[in-house]
Amino acid sequence: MPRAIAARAPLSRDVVLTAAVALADERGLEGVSMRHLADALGVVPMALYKHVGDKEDLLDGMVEHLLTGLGVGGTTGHQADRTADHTSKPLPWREAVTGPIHGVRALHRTHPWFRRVLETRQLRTPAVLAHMERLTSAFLAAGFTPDLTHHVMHLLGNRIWGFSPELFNEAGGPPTRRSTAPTPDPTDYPGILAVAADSRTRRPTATSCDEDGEFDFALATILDAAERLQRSGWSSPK
Amino acid sequence: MPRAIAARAPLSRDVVLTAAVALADERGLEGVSMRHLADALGVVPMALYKHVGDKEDLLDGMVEHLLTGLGVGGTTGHQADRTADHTSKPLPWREAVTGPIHGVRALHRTHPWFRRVLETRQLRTPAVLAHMERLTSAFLAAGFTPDLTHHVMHLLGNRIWGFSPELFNEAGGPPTRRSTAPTPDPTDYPGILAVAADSRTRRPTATSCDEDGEFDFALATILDAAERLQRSGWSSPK
DNA sequence: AGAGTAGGTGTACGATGTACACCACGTCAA
DNA sequence: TTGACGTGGTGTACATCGTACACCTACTCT
Repeated sequence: MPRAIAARAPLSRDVVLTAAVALADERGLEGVSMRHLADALGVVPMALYKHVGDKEDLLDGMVEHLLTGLGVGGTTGHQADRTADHTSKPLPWREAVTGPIHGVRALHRTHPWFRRVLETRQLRTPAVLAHMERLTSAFLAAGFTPDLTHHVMHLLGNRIWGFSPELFNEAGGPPTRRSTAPTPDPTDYPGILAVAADSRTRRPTATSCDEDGEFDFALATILDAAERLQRSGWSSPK
Repeated sequence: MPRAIAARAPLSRDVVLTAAVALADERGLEGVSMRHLADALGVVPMALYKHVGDKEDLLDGMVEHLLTGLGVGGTTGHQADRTADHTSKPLPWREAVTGPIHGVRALHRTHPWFRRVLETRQLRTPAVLAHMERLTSAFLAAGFTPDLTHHVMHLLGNRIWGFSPELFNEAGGPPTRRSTAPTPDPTDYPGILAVAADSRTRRPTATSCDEDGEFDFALATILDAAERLQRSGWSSPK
């Protein structure tokens, strides 16, 4: 019984979305049900439907909410760009590209659920398009042809979305699920073991990959490659 | 009432997983509920729990099922590798890398739901590790240091999983949802428009991006970059 | 004063995952 | 032959989910 706690301030789409993001942050994405969200707002579940169309629209809204919050200059304090081959100092267009990319990536650090929601969204919302526009126009302004720009956007792929898959260091807690899968035998994977061993000698104290470092390396390498294609006057075959 | 249709063959984990994959293929991922799956098998929902631990385990199993089916040589008929800069012919190690990658990518073409399931899985199952091992050992065998191999795996990122995000050409059907989002104004995105226009002149008949082409281009470019790093004796800083 | 609207309520329904108790059968030891 | 047991399918039951629908209140505008 959501007792109206002394004239609660009225809801709005923005209030709902903010609460939903907070709820997802502390309880995980599964914790975001219309009922829990309504509870958190001191309101009955159906009240939410006056502000969001349905749950899909709520999730859309959460994405939009975070991306919009990025806006101009949401990239402060992030690691500077650097080329991977250390042969030249960063050009200004690279900052124009890495800025928005690091901005979105920061969202992933703050909101671990963000990735999974993004994956299920139709992505042609204004905030998403604005993000793409920032990147696209940065390449065009740097002298990339539209053709090459197009290809480079594909090349950047999920880098645009600010994460590389957490394949290498899962939160490998104790298996709570009644999984039928056998625990794999490490000796079946000598290559992986060799890489892991090498990685351990290189960073003895670390318990997982240097995700930020790997991300920046990948981004820089890809941008280096893009730059090389541009300078060589690349255009698509046929 | 699932009438035992004249001594139905007994279930097994494999039968269940195969049916689940088929169900997902024709009804989409949302259509895969324990009840629907049981129906499709002519069985009561709870019967499934003798073969899969729970729904999470079912989804794990579906991924494992498909990846295992790839096994050795699941890569026939796919486009040959080619370098993006056309300066050298493909080396054998590149086929060893692109083979498994194209194999997984083929799964995405066949099973559109595969991507979304992958995103929600814990990825350290045997089939997943086997896939990674194939790639890792191919790099090591090609003379990449473990250090560089590690970084290149991160660099490949989702390319390992055989897709780049379908950001550019959604199945943009009529909006069935009661979305609150405003339809964006195209003129707000001149860069995107310029790229799209150029793309149209280049492939006038196409209604969407050449996804396979873009994927192959991105993969080749990344592998070119990796090769360059390897030849230059790259090792991680510090 | 009366109509309209924006926003919150209450009830109700169908779908989902799955716990739990049950039972039919085969195999095997006694 | 008997009886115990494990394997696999059944039936019922429950909590939780998204949300349709009818309602009620309070405020604004004519």
